[in-house]
Amino acid sequence: MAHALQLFKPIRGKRTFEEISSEIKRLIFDGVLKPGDKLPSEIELARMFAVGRQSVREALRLLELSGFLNIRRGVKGGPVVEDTLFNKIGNLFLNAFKFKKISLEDLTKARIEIEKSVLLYAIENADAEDLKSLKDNIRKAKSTLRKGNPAFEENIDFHRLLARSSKNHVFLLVMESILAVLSDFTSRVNDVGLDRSREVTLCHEKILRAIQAKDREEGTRVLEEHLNEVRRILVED
Amino acid sequence: MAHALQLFKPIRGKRTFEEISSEIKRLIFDGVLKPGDKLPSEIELARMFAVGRQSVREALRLLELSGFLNIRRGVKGGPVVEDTLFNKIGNLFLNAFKFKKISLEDLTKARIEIEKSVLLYAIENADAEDLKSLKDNIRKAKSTLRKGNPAFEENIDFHRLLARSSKNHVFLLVMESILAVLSDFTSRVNDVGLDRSREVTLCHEKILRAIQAKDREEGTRVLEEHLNEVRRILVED
DNA sequence: TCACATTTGTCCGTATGTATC
DNA sequence: AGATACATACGGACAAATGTG
Repeated sequence: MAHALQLFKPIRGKRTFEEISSEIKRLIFDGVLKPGDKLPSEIELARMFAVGRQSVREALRLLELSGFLNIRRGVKGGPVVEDTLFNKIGNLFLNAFKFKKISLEDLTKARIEIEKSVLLYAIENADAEDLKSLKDNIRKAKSTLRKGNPAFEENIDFHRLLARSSKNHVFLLVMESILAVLSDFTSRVNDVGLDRSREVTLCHEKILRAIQAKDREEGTRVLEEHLNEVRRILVED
Repeated sequence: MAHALQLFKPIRGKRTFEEISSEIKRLIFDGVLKPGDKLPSEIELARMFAVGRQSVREALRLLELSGFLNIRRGVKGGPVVEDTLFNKIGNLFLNAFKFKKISLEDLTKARIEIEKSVLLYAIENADAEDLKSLKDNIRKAKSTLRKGNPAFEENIDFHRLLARSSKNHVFLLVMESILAVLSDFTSRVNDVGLDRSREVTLCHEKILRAIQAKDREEGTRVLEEHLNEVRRILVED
């Protein structure tokens, strides 16, 4: 019987701004509005929906935070359809972490398991372009290191590229969320770490070689060792 | 050099409602405000922050959508700190799916890999209470089936309980997101499916037995078979 | 460089809906 | 049933930002 409940109308009537938000979202889902498209100004939207400007603004807030559009101020500004969904999900994930809903222990453990799967998919599906991106990443990291700076951004980006190589958007999304937390970490503890960044980069290089050689065993071994090392570093701080 | 950028102030001055939102969020992170606590009314908040009510309202919109509080209307109503983070992340994940950012193919493939890890952790960490919940779930599903109804809700809930048994909140969160999509699916195609729900319930029973016996091989085998079956069913529709 | 137009950002006053006592 | 306290919503006004000529 429970599943039949879905047939009835929602008991609690939606608020005005929620209806406006849903309506605009529907247009985006249906492809009527596409990334890059500019929406009418708040005043015009209010006229079109026959509501006050406040309701329109609150609807836009929801869509903005959900990752469907950006809002620019000034002339030629206004709401623009823009896809930042993965980014926003990463933000919420980071919130959950800060809210103590997720421990560093849980994060790193789950990461090891998930990233092993990602690696296997990457070995299977990475194309020439992916390999080039990964190689470029390592080259840039080494260049940064030679200048005497830790290559934190490049190190994090390596895992993003790895997820992209898996050709699976769920993996990419989960990885994006995990990296949002790690970025937050490294952005705060940014002294010391040159040596560690160097070690990390070397590990990444080994992983890349395993992908090129399609060596699952070696790849998994190095990755697991690498992530356990990262885990130890993080827990120390 | 890139990492040093984080030291500077944000270039773009935050908007008023964003600052208010951050401030309240900070109080929640720091534990000053806890779930169940009631915040002052909009009017009072506006007075306290020395801003207009509209700014407060938009700040509350952000916090509401982010899963930090609920807002109740009427006397004795107002903003109440309430943790619905996982729920909201699931919603955004569902959005990403509807927005065609994620294919059913990607979802089911990733799910198989992730849930295999979840199962191994569950076998390791499930306590007596978890086993009881899982058993109850299957009993309830069977009861529903005997009444001639498909046990969709119970079937989905089984996987939630499985993730809970893993004792890892990241797994739980990822599972919650995946199930949000599946719930949306089954809520729309709710005719036919009694036989399938019966098969699914039997599979769940086998998985539970494998957990009780701590049999990793058998558990992984049944789970993989089960999820592949689910995948076939979903892709058919 | 400067003035102008457009659009978001913000505040205020007021009215209505809604839930609790 | 009526009073109360709150969110919800409308309209008008001005400030701030920003692209354009």
